[in-house]
Amino acid sequence: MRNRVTLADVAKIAGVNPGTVSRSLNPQTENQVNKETVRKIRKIAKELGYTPNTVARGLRTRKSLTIGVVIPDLTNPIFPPLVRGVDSYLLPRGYSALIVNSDGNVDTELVLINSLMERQVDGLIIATGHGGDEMLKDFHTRGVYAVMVNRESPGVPYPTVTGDDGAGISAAIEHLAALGHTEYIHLAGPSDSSTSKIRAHTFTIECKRLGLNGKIIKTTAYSIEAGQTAMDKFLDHKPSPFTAIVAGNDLLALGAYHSLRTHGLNCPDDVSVIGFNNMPFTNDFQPPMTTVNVPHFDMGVEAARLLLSQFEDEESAPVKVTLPVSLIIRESTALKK
Amino acid sequence: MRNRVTLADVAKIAGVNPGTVSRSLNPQTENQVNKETVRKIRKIAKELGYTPNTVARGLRTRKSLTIGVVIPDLTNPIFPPLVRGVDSYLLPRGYSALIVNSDGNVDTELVLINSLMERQVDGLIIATGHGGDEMLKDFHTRGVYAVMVNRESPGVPYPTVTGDDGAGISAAIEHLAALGHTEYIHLAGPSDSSTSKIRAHTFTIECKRLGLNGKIIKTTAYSIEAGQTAMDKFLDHKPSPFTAIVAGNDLLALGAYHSLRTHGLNCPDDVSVIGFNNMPFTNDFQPPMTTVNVPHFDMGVEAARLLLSQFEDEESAPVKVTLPVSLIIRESTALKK
DNA sequence: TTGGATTATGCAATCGATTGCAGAATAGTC
DNA sequence: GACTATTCTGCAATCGATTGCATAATCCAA
Repeated sequence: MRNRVTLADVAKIAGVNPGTVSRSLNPQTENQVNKETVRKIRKIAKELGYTPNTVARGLRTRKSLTIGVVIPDLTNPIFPPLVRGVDSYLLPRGYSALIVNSDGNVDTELVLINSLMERQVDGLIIATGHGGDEMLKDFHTRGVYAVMVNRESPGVPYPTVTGDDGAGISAAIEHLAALGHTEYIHLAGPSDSSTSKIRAHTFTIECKRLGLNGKIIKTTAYSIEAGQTAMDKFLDHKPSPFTAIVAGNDLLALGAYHSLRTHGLNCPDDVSVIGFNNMPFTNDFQPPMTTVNVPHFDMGVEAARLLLSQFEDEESAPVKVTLPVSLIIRESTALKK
Repeated sequence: MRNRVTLADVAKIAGVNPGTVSRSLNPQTENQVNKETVRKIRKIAKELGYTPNTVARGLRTRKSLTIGVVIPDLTNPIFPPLVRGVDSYLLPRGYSALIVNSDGNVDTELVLINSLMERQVDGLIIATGHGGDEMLKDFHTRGVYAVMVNRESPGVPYPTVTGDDGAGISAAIEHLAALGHTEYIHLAGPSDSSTSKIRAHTFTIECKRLGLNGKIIKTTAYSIEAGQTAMDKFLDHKPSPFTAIVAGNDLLALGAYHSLRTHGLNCPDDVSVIGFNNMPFTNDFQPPMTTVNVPHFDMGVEAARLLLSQFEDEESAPVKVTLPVSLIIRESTALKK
């Protein structure tokens, strides 16, 4: 990282002022400079291997061309596609994404966001589902640009991108109902997450609407272990019979797989299970998992798009974008026996 | 991102020079300033909500406290743990990681690395397995700090962190041999990747050593599809019988699962399969996959550590760190019938 | 009390690029 | 040929923090 060529170096060789070099190299301003001069400077810059110093430029222009992306945990397989979606929109536009993992902790999230702001990110994409609404309102009044993904926060005046959680749960229940199931369990994600709330809420509504028996089991996290633990605890209590599980996400569904297995129950013969997200590998589980596909890549793209559009239209309304989801029927659901 | 408080703002309120504020706030230099003054300035800075501008600081100090991490594809499940390992070492030390995906394309990789350097990253962690050795030598002579992860490049004078590929393949073959298998297939990853070469090479050596029949099938990528396609093509050709597959990684092994299934072969009854990496969810496949565990998180940590250590000892030898791997025996391997 | 050391702070340059302003050079018009 | 308009380039300030150097202030010892 030593001996880098600077604008001044190019200027000296070309025998012109650094300002002229700057203008020549910037497509926006090159028309202010004589065509011949531009050609010469471009040539010299290339020969010298000049590359702009983004840091210095950012200081002057007050733009870092960097976006902070806040997610709970990169090892949750729904986030890599989302991040790549973000990237796919940002990169061609000269932006980079700085990714941080909050591990579901509101305090670390605040620390991380502050460090992102010290790094002068131009905006934030926030994909952590939990709390921190006050913090976000505060950011908004301070003029911080942001977009929320995969979370709803009614009070927060930022654009939001989500999958259609309600429609997903409805489709899941309708599918199970068509198979003849009447006794349902909803393995709900942690209740501080907005997606958990919506999914659980829709579950209740739909059960009522279709005249089904629905029971909600709460978990402590969106993880295999949390799903298994909650389900174990439930099954150990000799519950009233049920034949269908609608899980808050695929990891919880997978936890349910494990629990059912250790309790001698077969999926789908004894119990049908539906996941949520259609994360990678759900098709390779045993049995292949029926789940709700959520377009995480597209959500990332959309979030990035909404964020960058804020930079242009100063006063943009806090749009809500809901992307369509679809039920992927595989082999974890079957006719009620 | 507006109206940020600057050093000068704090200085004005405190009635001192910006330099004094800078020195007061930096633990390294605060002893140059009167204790009482430090206390006062610290207090005012806190009241005003001053946060340093990392960009400006980076311009002056020529350190961005940012590390570029180059991986093939974040959606390959081995990389999130690696990235988190990197992060876990960097974050407490004030560094951030800027992650880019090359998608296995050497040209995009070059473009991305250049953009990382324009952003003045202090160093690179490179986890892409393929080619580009000339580029890397060039970087080295230009004084770019870097560490290679998950790839061996004998000619490249950078520290390297890898799993013990050879030992992993040996353990896999010994396990299969102990189960009575004598006819082997190695589903090898793309041959421009260094890990592919080592794994394939060890496979050949070990087969010879143990008097086994080994055949290598090449694939075009480390993906489920590539594994399935290669295996399909092979099986369609009515090959000489075999009972064991050692796959180049878990994704290829999963591709083999699919192919075997569509060809009416059962794993493990007809064919035993071993993967490589022990990526997330391998335990939930059908059958649960026997595979070689590779400590990706630790590899990330180690890579970050080696990189930062270069910043201190100016002339560090290109260390090679090999982390131990272990065979995880599950249900995709069985006694030869 | 004086001189030398020490401490504390200010001054100003610097990092590398951008950009408003001004002035020089050239072109264009009547 | 004089005058305005246009084009081109240089100058210098600026972004925000850091840091070598200088100087003022204080201290201590003889």
